[in-house]
Amino acid sequence: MNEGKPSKVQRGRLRKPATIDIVSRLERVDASLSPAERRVADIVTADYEMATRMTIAELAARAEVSQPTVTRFCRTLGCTSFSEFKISLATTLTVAAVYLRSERIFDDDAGQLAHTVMMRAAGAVRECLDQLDTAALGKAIDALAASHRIDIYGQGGGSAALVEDAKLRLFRLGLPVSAYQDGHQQRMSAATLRPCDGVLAISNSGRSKTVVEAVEIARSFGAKTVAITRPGTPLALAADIAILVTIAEGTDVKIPTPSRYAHMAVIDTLAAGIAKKMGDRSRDALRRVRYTLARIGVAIPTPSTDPTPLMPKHDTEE
Amino acid sequence: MNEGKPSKVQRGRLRKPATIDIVSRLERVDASLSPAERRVADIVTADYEMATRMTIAELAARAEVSQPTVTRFCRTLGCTSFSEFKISLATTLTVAAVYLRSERIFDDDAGQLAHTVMMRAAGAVRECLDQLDTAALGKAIDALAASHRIDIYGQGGGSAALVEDAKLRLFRLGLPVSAYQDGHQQRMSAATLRPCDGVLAISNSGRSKTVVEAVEIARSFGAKTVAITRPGTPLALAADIAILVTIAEGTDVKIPTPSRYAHMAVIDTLAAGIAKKMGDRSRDALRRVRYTLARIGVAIPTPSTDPTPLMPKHDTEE
DNA sequence: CAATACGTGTAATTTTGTTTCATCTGCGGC
DNA sequence: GCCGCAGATGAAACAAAATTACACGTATTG
Repeated sequence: MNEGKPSKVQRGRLRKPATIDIVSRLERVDASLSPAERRVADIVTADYEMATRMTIAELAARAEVSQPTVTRFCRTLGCTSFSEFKISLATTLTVAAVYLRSERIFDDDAGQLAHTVMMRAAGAVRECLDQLDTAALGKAIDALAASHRIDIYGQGGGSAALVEDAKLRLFRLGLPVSAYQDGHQQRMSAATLRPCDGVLAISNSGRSKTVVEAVEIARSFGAKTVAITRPGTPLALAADIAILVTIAEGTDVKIPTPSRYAHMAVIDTLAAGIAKKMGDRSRDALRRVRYTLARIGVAIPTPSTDPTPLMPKHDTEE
Repeated sequence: MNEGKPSKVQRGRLRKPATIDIVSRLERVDASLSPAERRVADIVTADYEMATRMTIAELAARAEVSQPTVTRFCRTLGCTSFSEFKISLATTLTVAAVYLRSERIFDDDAGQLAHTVMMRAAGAVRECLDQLDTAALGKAIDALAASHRIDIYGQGGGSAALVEDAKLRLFRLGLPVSAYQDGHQQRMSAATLRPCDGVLAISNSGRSKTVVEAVEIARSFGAKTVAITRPGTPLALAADIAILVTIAEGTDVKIPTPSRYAHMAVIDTLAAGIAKKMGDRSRDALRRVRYTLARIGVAIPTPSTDPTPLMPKHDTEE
């Protein structure tokens, strides 16, 4: 890099790194790595901490590959240079340490199980974050925040709870929101939507026929449709705005799928984004919900100070 | 995990850096910095994120000092080299970001928001895992797996989705399970329980009066009661087996609370544990659920091979 | 069996960071 | 007021590190 003159305006680079979470990216591309790159990956995964302190020469020596291979490895991971890789790794590492380091070694069955289940849950959220299309997310927030009325569609057992949760999240902000898990109701409701309305469709498989149809109907009436689903699925194609999430499912049917955590995280993000967008309007709604609940005798624990100490505390908001 | 020649011993250096938190160290030595070093510090503090991406030349140019000055600056901070400084900065930066940024983030874009929300979600799960009492968990699994009938209690918006989810998880295993969010129904159902039955009560605050009462009633009739809640709460004291989870709530009401993720993770672990305990019995139930759904025309995507290709795929299990 | 694509290493080159040393500035003593 | 010392700073040489260019070998395909 040429140097000197302070007049020299800053270079085009220095952009934000493409990726936030190198570790999950590493896991994701693992299969497509060449043998030599895999060796590098092995050394890195063996001790992330140390990897951040190594020079390219050291890393290459340990992996018994050439230095260019290390550079290529970094490129494969989406970094433009080895140093960017190191920084990204250091960054991720500390975040990851928040869960990875919780290596309390469990020697009992329940502990092992908990470890597996929870790591997968945390991993799902991480993966989700890593692959998240923030542009789509932003558009979805805008669309839903601007909607006069919002319908939420989902089908099947796993979605039921999610749809319910999503409804509550938006409802709390004062948005007129309805949730439907029944196919007929979905289609009926979709047919009553207008261009100023919005739809949030949730389906991991993206193949729920009724949901896809309802989205198509809603769209034909001009409503803005947002979908949380896998890429390339009918639902992803049907919606105006698709927030794509791919979470690897485990092979053990006994362990509940972790994709729910990712979806919930997306929903929470949407809710937070909408709340931000709406500003005072949503704050007001939140306040009113609290007030009203307090009047009917259900006090809500508030993070800061509780303005409604009318009755002994019960919980309403968990 | 280490690779290649086992004989190859690692080099003596590559030590962990003594410092943990560069940022506070920077603040501490701030007074003793020379003018030129102060300028470097200013640039660094102005944008830590960017500082980690800059080369020594860029940083020097911005601070309008020479490159050696930057190196000296790093030494003053206790780092042996500029690169170590960058890594340390990246490390502390993220740690700080996870906690600091999570409180006041609303002046940023969707990506930031997602980062905050999802990191907190993943963090909640990890925190949960860290503090998990596996003995209690094991006992809960045993108790519920042995139950002839299971009631699930929860109250309030946030719990609704969780209770619903928990019901599904256990239901899928072939357990006779009912979920109640209504106080009266909870107490009524609790009064019909018998010693061979079980209760799963979910409440973050642990103060829901109806849930606590229902648990007490169930217990008086000899049913085994399991609670997922905070330590020291009425519910924790009322239940036979308390699975205690303490998740710090954020101060920003606009961000949905992350404790839900932790609770969901506990529920998933319970479900997985019960499934394992029940062995073939649950496998059989899972298989039957699938089969029946297939017969009525709702195919379920299976992780491995789908044994039910009767109809075009819709989703039921997400 | 040739042609091509791919993975990989070697060596040259460029970039980046560190050390050495000279200069400058301010300050106190003579 | 001048001298000289101590500390701060930068220029330039030097060393280290990373990237590019290129070539070679191996697998794969028409």
